[in-house]
Amino acid sequence: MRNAEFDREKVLRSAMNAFMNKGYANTSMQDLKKATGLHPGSIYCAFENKRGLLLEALEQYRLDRTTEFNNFFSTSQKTIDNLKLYLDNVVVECISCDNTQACLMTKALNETAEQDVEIQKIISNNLSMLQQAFTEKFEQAKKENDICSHKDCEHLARYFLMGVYGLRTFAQTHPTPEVLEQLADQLYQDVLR
Amino acid sequence: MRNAEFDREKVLRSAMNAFMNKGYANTSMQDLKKATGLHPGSIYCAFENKRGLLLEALEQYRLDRTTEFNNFFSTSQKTIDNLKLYLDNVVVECISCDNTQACLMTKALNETAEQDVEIQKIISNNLSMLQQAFTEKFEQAKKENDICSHKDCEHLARYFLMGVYGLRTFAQTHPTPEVLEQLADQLYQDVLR
DNA sequence: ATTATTTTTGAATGATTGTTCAAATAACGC
DNA sequence: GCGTTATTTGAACAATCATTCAAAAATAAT
Repeated sequence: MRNAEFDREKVLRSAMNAFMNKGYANTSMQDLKKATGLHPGSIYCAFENKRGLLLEALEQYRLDRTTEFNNFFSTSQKTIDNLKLYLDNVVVECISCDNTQACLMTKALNETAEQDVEIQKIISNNLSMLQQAFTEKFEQAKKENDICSHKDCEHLARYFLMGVYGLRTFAQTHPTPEVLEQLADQLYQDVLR
Repeated sequence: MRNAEFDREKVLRSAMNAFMNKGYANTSMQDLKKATGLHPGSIYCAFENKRGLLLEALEQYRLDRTTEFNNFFSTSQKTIDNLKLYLDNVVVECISCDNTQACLMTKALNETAEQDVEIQKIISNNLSMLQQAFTEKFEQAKKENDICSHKDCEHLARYFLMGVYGLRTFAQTHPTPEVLEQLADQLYQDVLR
């Protein structure tokens, strides 16, 4: 027997960066070889094929984002303040020049929609889980009496996420940071109201 | 001399449909041949290359969307009601199974971002023009005393568009029509408030 | 009708694609 | 330390890609 030499998480993060930079279809195996340091054969041995690598990269992305999410809400601050911190961070990511400005989920969803139904379902499920996580945070914020709105928290979470999606797309037109901050601020206010 | 036999607009609309269905990178010349009915040589004679076809398809898409936009506001109704009609139509498009559920602009922007700066600029400009058109409509609606908000109309237009982008992305996770309508309704209310 | 110019056709091009494979290498269980 | 099993390597694979091209066809101008 023999174990793989490479660090699987590192490879997956390299792959997801490559996919985010060039898109799935436009990322060649040569690109992936350069990004991951793995020879083609190793990639096929470990992930079956290019699509398998995307699938596992998507799962790693979900795990990483979940960890990040939990970190945002692990502080002792009020839930509603952590929601604001999360949103502000989205803006910071959008402004940054690296590829955190994109979201692998929405990017892959946009690209493969209608083409690969299985991937579409996986991403939809992942985004649903994120939505559910936000729903719980909104419920908590409501218990803390920081939300005036009488709308149910599931709707608030959906609206919040819709705003985040929109913000990310809007950011790709390269507006000024101030404009993005202004949009995020209004989204925050509208959700709480 | 000799004029081209094909209807240029028809070809461009076929091409944009192909690009919307499969994405730019994943649409092969064979796909384009099948979609447009043009042989490879003709495409290169008329549009220089695949990228040139995308560029012109993007411009045709902009023209078509501008016409559609103007139709929405050509009725004698109040501007604010036409804005609602526009938004409702976005929802209808999102629900539909054809490819009007996607927007060629945002789809191509997502796919080619950071890869092709020129295309990115063209799309950004196109979306800016749409934003400007919405700004004017919001100014008109304000004159008609239908907008309580004291925020400037440029901001309202940006927020509105952000919502539309978000709605389109959210729709790709296949929520129920009711959820989409609910989101659109709140967006409409939040913009007016 | 003839010429000049352009488009159409579709096969051919070379490059690149994702994938496979056999040999070499390494490490675990015994 | 030996045998087994898995991974690594990188060249080779067929398929597909965007693009080119020369011949044929067609129009507009003369």
